[in-house]
Amino acid sequence: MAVTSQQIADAAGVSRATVDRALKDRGRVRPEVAERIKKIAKEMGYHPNQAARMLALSKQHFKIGVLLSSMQTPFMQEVLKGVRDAKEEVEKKGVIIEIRTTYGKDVHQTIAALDELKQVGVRGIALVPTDDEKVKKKINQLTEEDNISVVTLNADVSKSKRICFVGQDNNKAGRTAAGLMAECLPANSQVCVIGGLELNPAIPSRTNGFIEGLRGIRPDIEIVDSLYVTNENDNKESEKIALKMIEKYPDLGGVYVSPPVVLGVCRAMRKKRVDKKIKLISHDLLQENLKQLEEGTINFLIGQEGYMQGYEPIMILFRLLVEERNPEKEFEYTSIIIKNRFNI
Amino acid sequence: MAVTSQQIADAAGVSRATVDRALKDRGRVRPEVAERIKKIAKEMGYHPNQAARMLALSKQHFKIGVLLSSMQTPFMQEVLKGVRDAKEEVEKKGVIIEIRTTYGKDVHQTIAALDELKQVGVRGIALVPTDDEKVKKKINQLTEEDNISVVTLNADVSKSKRICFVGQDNNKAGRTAAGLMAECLPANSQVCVIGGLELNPAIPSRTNGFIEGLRGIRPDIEIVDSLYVTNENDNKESEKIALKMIEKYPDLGGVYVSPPVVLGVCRAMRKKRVDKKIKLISHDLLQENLKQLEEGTINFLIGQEGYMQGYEPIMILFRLLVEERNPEKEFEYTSIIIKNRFNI
DNA sequence: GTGAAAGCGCTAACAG
DNA sequence: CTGTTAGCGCTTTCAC
Repeated sequence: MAVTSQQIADAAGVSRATVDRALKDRGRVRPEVAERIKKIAKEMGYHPNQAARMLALSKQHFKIGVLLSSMQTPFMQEVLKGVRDAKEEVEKKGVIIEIRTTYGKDVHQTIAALDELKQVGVRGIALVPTDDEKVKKKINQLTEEDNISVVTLNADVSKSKRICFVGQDNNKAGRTAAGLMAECLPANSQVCVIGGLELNPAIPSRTNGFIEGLRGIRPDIEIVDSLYVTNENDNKESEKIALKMIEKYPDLGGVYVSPPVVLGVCRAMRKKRVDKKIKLISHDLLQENLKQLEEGTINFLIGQEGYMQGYEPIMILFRLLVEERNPEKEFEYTSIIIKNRFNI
Repeated sequence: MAVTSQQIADAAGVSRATVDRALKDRGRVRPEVAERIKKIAKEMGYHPNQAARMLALSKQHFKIGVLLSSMQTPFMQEVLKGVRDAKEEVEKKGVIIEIRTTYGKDVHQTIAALDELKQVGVRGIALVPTDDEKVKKKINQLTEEDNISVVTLNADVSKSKRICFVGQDNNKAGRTAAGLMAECLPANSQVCVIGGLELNPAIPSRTNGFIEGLRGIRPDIEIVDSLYVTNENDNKESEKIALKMIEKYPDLGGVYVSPPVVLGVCRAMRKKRVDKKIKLISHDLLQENLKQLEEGTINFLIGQEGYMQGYEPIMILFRLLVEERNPEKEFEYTSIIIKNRFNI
């Protein structure tokens, strides 16, 4: 049987209430007594029984808010799964999770949703932010004025007062792609980079990581072109661009493509019958992308753990608010997953 | 606020005790009443508060045993970390974890340890088994006679009555290695396979997966040789064998090596200055292996999630014994991790 | 078959 | 400053 607060109380010759106050530094205990209690608790290896704690605290109905954006994307659906599982897990312990979502990304909607979450009385918020000055201000205000802890997930807000960030190191993800490309290609190969518009700040970081990484380990490989697609959701356009690229660079060995436009590139490569010849590397483990991976048009996909990015922030806030345990790190980087056709 | 058993009781016009008996099928309730209670509970969306449940059950002191072997290996240390974290997590909820370890692998020690765990009164056991007839018998006996649930981890015992297995699909891991090799090599390359003694049943599965996978997607690649090292822990021997291999096959493009002997192969390749030319793929994310990966001698490492293999079995047993939730699948395959030098 | 009641370990409100 | 007390929601005797 684990040691209980009553045993500590008996050993110290005080009451359970005093033990509780001493251990939680809630004051109203003579300092020397508090010290003695802490010492005894440590010696006896006291750890409060979480079940009992949760039960006693259950009238306090903690609320945690979650704000997700770009819900139309399958990646966010994956994040949502993690959120739902975390919700189920903490709700059994009496914590309420309020989920808000927006279809796309919009600063005003984001701020309005944050205000609403504050209104319903959340003590912590996990959100997918836009890296915007107004959003940053709002986060700082929530943190400082309203005493609401904020965790960013998937994307970070630079220099804001959020307590921690859960997501991928995008530069490192790009470098990982470069490492794969480097293994695939023979000496003096040519490589192209195809990106979407840079609305998503993750993309340039990845692309930079890719280019830096490739230059670093394979200076013989020439990055012959960086192409941009103006409409990210238009695979027709990316297909056209890829077709031109294939014609222009008949000796092309590899292509690194931003996720939103990769399917058009796949189509172009199959049409030109170079899908088995040109190495294609991209990001995001979407169903459509995985299909291309299985068929061999895409050679490698780099993934991030969407599920974890939904699950972990809630648990971090739960531990912080309910168990009073601070997050271990400011940056909780999720691992960079490499998929080929076999380890799907 | 979540709905409580009292609310169900009120709605059904019975007492909490009756609700409990009805919902848990403990009998001693008129069937029609039980039906009504279940219906109401479902309608009202009743989920028992876990904290309260744990607290009420806390006198029952559940005990779960863990038996780990080959503790000298860094992989098992990783598994142990997962075990320790799970232990900490469930002990806060009043469950006691008994850990036993053996240095190497030995059937008699394993069985003795299982008996001891039974003696101390565990209700479930998670173990790293040897796939041996005696061990199988013992597992079946524990399951059927002693009503102790068994989960195998890392390695499975074929056709035993363990409730589930947590670990890697070794054949798939070998195929994944084949997929990587296939991307790395130009047409008509030569490949060698170097294995240790087949004491560890994981190795042949992986090797088979590798060979099958490679033949399937790259029939042009010739597997010129399969070499075996007689002493698995002797990197001198594997170095010698690798040196000979390099001389014998001057055009060798890739080598697939079993983990325990990979370091000797690395040394041989550096000595012969072919470490950047021959693609080397192996398994296990050990510190020494990762170093070779960073330096570029090893091109890819396939890893398995040791931490999860320690953590998950305990949680499965916890859910089964305490929360009465059966495991979701019989085979809980951990994911196959691909590492290059960048996503370490 | 059913209900009343005790109690799991902890926290917080209230008394001293 | 410190102790007493009343639950939190559930399970489990023990009476009826």
